[in-house]
Amino acid sequence: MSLLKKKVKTMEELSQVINISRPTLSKYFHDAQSVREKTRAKIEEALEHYDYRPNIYAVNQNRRLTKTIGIVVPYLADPFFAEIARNIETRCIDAGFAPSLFSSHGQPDQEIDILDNLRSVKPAGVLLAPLGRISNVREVERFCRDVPTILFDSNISDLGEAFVGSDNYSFVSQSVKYLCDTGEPPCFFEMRTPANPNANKRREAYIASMAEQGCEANVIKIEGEGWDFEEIGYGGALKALEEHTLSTNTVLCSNDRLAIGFLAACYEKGLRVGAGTGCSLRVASHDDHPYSRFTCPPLTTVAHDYESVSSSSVKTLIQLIESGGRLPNRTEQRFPARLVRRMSA
Amino acid sequence: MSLLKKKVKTMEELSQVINISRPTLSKYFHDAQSVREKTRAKIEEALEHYDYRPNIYAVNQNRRLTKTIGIVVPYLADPFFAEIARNIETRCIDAGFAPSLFSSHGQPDQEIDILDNLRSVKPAGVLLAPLGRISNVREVERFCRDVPTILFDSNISDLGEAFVGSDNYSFVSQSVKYLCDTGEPPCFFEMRTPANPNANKRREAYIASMAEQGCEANVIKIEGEGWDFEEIGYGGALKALEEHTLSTNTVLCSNDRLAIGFLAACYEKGLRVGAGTGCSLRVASHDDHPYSRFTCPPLTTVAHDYESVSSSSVKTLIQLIESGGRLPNRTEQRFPARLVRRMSA
DNA sequence: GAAAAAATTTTACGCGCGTAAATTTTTGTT
DNA sequence: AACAAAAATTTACGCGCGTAAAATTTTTTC
Repeated sequence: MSLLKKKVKTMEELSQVINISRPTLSKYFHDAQSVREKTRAKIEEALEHYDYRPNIYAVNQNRRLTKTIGIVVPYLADPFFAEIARNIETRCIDAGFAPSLFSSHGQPDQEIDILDNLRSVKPAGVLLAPLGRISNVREVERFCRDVPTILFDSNISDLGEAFVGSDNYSFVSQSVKYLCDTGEPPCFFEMRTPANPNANKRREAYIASMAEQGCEANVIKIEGEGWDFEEIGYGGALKALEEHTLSTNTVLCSNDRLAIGFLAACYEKGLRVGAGTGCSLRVASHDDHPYSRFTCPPLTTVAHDYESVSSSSVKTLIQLIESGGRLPNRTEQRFPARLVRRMSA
Repeated sequence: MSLLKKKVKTMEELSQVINISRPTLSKYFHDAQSVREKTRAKIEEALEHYDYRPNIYAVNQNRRLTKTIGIVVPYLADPFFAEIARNIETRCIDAGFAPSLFSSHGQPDQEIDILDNLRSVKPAGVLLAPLGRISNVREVERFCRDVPTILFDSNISDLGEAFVGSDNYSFVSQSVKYLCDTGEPPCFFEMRTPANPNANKRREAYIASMAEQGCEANVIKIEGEGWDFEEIGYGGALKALEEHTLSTNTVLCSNDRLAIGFLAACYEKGLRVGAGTGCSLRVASHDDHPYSRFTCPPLTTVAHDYESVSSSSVKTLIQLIESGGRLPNRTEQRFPARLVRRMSA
């Protein structure tokens, strides 16, 4: 079918074979409803017989606004970000935009490189999940001044036109309460110097939640840099188990990837994890990572509201775009999380 | 520093403040070595004081060839593809290209949409890991005729100018030999209708390898569609364990993600997996998925030569680009794999 | 040191399309 | 049916840059 269509290179040519002016065609492609019905019929009939695609470079050179939306995540090899990126991508397409996905791969200079390239793409807007603590904040700020940007997942105060993410307090208060209600109060297992600002919020929420429960907080900080969280969690867990630094039989990990490493270490040490009899340790965590269902035992965790976060991110961005790139005031939206009970605690 | 630079919008303006002609500047940006040294010095000195970025849309409209490389993978939420995409991305950047990453999300129509969009981007070349069996082969073929494309990971015969991937026989012969040498010969655990063509190659290799070892082959086909391999593996394993359809104590999974599901089912059933005493089952697999180190027990698997596959993919594509989009004959490159012994077998 | 050759720069034109302003056609009113 | 108002179409121009061909400068040759 489409193989038989004659290729037409330019809008000019097409306008000639169809016997209307090129600008009318241009209008049609911009908004099919803006031309008279008879003209539209002629155009669409011609489109059946000719294979024509507007030159996006010529289009974008002249249009004030591109239809591109940049999506930047800190680490795409993390299935959590892959999943949320997929969700956001789909919503952008449905809204008539062309999403363009980038990963900083955990490196601040890569993040800036991406933003620099993005700048010359002149995107309608950008959804940015920044690296966090290690981000080059000055450069990111400079970018946000030039391009309508909305932060998601990780907040950096005052950067971007809005923030959309999850409510870390909601995560931790639920996990702490659940663990306290069903057994010993948990210690908190985290990296000493986490790149992600959510980690700090979660620690604070842990301390506050423990106080609410009338329990004493105990934070275990493990060493390690970078994004190999499983490896870091594994190493830290081995050390903690060998040195018996755990003050309780219940461990609450800052995030699921650390917990996955923790569980691997427990298995290696022959420790049975879970709430049942014969178990020596309970482990819980936060994020509802795509793999947390398949750990051994399956991980009790607190789930992001993926749908709400991605939906709201895209909605807010489109609103931002429609109001010309600036919002009256910077809003911060945080969605509550949901406890997912599995076998590990 | 850069905040003080005066913004210059067009090459024209820049050429005026620097007092040379615009085309000379154009030459400089295309190839800095192509202008006289004194001129170059003048330009680079000006670039210190003025903030100018060429308009990529104007550039790409006029250049015969874009510097964009399209990378298309079937499922980015699979860390295997995320990892190989990252590797390839980096190599493209190092080679002076601008990679653009897309995921088909397991859907054939999405794959075609991506290729359609890619077509109007006029990329210098495309690295495509197709969905496989479910791909719309006719449309993919049409794309390959228009755009210089190299297939990787999954081969579709005669499509694209070349194929780069892993040698499935190398994977399976090693795992089968190892398992036979160290215990009972394995049965083969796979999806009944896998989308990925590598799965078929692996089954054939399993049967051939078992024959070589003088053992009888036994293939267990489980139900399930889509890309939720862990879930499918988990469900299939539960069924197989409950119905006692396993003819041996050794299971070789087609890929690591199925194995992750299999291990979860074993844990749930209270079966201890491994080669040691007290273990009732050995499980091994293929791919060396990023998470296979952290399963319980850690997964014995066979590793892709990630580096070679991605390096060769990019090299072959650049060679293709430099020879003007066509290669004398379609080559197929397959890299051998490497056995990784862990605790599961 | 003058003429020829080579390297560099400039002139001139076009890429494919968006869009304001001018023109034409259609619609609505009396 | 005549005319004004509204809607659609066309004319005319420009976007920022690549590039062939022409003009200039620099280097080489004897």
